[in-house]
Formats: sequence, structure tokens, C-alpha cells
Amino acid sequence: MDAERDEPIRQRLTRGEAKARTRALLLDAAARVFARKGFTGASVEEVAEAAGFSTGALYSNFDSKEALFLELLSHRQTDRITEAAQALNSHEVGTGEAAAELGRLLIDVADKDIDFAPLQAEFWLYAIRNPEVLDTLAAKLREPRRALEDVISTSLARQGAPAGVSPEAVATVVAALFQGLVRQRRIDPSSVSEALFGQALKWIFVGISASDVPAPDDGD
Amino acid sequence: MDAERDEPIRQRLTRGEAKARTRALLLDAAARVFARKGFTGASVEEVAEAAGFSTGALYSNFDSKEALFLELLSHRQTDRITEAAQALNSHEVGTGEAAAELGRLLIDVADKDIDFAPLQAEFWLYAIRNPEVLDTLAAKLREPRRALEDVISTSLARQGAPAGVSPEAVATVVAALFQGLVRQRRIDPSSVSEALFGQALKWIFVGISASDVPAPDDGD
DNA sequence: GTCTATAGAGCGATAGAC
DNA sequence: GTCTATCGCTCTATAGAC
Repeated sequence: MDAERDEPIRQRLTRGEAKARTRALLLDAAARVFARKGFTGASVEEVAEAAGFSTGALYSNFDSKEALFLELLSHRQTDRITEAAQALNSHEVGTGEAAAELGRLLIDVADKDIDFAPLQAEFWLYAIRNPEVLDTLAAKLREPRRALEDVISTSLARQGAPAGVSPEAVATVVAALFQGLVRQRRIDPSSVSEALFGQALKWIFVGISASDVPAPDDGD
Repeated sequence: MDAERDEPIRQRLTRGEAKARTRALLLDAAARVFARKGFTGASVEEVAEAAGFSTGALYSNFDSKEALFLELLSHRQTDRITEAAQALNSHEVGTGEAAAELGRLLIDVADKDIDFAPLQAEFWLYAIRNPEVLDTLAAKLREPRRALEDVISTSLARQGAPAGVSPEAVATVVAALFQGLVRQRRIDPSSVSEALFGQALKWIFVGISASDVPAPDDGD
């Protein structure tokens, strides 16, 4: 509509671009603040200020504090499980290299990406307390899980696992173990060494290959 | 000091007993309410009313909302891991009976004891956000973990596991897997069947026995 | 579109009656 | 020891200036 004035703005953004940038900055800040203070414990003012804006700007971009949180929950889940799948893909499962890489990933998530696990915990708590978003969270987790499942599936085939073993089941176990160990490391780092996750995966894959075929019936 | 009046109270409690009963009721209610609404999301009035008292009674028994929560965190952790250890103890690890029993326990915790997992999550989030209680939480988890470790230790010996395998490491893996699967079942029950936990444990123990001795150096 | 200022509601904690 | 009433504060969300 009206021509953009050539004010000395950083990169000459159109209005739409500027708004999108504000939204993105607010979402980044929200992820940090919600992770550190919790959804209910964090105030919208804290989130807005962490992004360099005021509460008015926040409410011009999101309907409510809850809407901002739900946007994070459903559209900004940078899932580290996908990275695990890639680590498993680049090396052979059960080898020392894959184990080492996965161990490093776990320690990295637990020690460096300090906001990841608490934010996931906030999502999980919100979802089980507000069942209407349970499906949203499940859907968001399905995609990286599928990636993990694919990698596991081919690995199982390659190492000649019994036919009855379901890749879904193994993927569920691997993901649950990963999350559980990350949390345990935050409580007591010495109990979760860098080698532990890789070691556990080796046990699991060796155990699968060595097992007989009594297929676990998957389903509830 | 003064003789107790024989008022027609339910069971004729001394003052001290009555106060202890009130405290216990408040703690029970706090566990429920904090699990369902979160520590910050729950109000002290909600907790007090859930116990059948007023906020005044609550503050006469606890210094603050936080003190009540910390009392729960440090002294009322009914840990289900201990039950897992007992289930593992009554049967031989790796057998179908032990697997079935552990599967049942996991489903029970996830589906029936609906307040357990969210309350643990609240404890974990509070601890990582308030590092001064990290040790308190770690200490509270150490006891049941030790029980699990003992059972695993004897099981490993009985089934002739390689010498380099540390029972602590296996116990950490088993506990992490348990918690991870319970949480996953709350999101998507169909992905965590009753058989899955037992199956995963079988894989792990078979895998340990079949593994060579490259001991994972435990320690950070 | 973003700011400042504020309305309106709910909360943690305390005081005083009993 | 427990209850009722309330203080003081913080919060979400909105209104109006720019």
C-alpha cells in the first residue's frame, strides 16, 4: 500500500518482515523464560523484556500467554531425538562410533542445552493437565520418532534381528531412555557418564539379536 | 501440662496427635493439588481446602507454601522404583514372570497413580531451578536406587554377567527407562504396551550377558 | 506495530477472634 | 490450633498515545 520510507533501519524490513521478526524473537525468548521459570511462574513482562519488547508488543503478536506457549508447544519443538536418529544413521548401530556419538549428544543436551529438558517437561505437564492438547504434543513428537524408527528399522534388518521385533517398540525404548538419562544427569551428573547411553544401546541391540522370537504384541 | 478435656472428639486425640494428623492431611492434599495444578499454579487456599482446612491452619503448620512443597520433596517421596526392585527380587530377572510383573507395575503407575509422575516432574523442575535442593532430591532418590542396584547386582551375578558391568550403571538405565516410559504412556498409551518394559529389560539383560567386557568407565 | 499506564483479579502471608 | 478477614503485592490483559 504505502511506499516504505527509507529510514535508516538495520536491514530495511517491510512491515510484515518486521512483525515476523518480532514474533520470532518473542518465541525464542519465551522458550528460554518458560524453561527457566515455568509456564505459570514466568510473567509475560519477563518474556517480552527478554525479547527486547514490551508487553503491549507481545499482546499485539499473540492472543494470550497461553497462546504463546501453545505456539511453542506445537510449532517450535526443536527435537533432539532427530539428532539422535541422524547420529545412529551415520554410523552402524552397535558400533563404538555410534555409541560415542550418542553419548556425546546426550551429554550435550543435558549440560549445554540447559533449556531443552525443562521446556519439554513444561510441555508434558501442560499436556497431561490440558488433555485437549495431548494430541498436539503427541503429533509433534511423532515426526522425530518416525525418523528414529526408520533408522532403527534398517539397523535391525542389517544386523539380522529376529523378525518379531517391532521397530516402533525399540524406538520407544530408545527415546524413553534418552529422556530419562538426560533428566537423571541434571540431578546427579556423576551417575550418567558420557559412555552410559551408548553402552545401554549396545546392550539393547545385542540383546535383541540374541533373543528368541517371542514377539511382544504391540498395542494396548 | 493441663489435663485434656474429654470432649466428644472422634478418637480422643491429644493436641500433639491432632496437629500431626492435620499436618499429614495437609501433606496428602498438597501432593494431590501440586501434582494437578503445579507448584506455582496451585494456591495455598486450594491445598488447605482439599485437606478440609483453611489457609490459617496451613500456615500454622508450615512456614510457607515453599516449605510445604519442600517437605513433600524431601520426606514424602513414595518411590515406585522401590516396588520395581521388589518385583525384580521376587522373580528371576529376565524371566517371563518378572517381566510381566514389571510391565504391570509400569502400567499401574502410569494409569492408576495419576499424580505420581507429574509430582516427580514438579520436584525435578523445582530442583534444577533451585540448585540448593538438588542434593536433597538426589539423596531422596538414592535410597530406592540402591535397592534396585542390589537386586540387579545379585541378578547379574546369578546369570553370570561379565565382571566389568557395573550394577550402578544398569540401575541408572533401568530407572531412566521406567520413568521415560511412564511419561510416554501418558502422552500416547498405545505406544507403551504393558509388555514393553519387561521386554526391554529382557533385551538389556540378555545383551549384558552376551556382551564382551569393555567396561564403561563410570564417573564423570 | 509498539509503547506506557492502568484496570481488574488473584495470590501469599498475616492479624486477631475464638 | 484453627478460622475469618484483609493487607499488599503481582499478575494478565487492555486502552490510548505515537
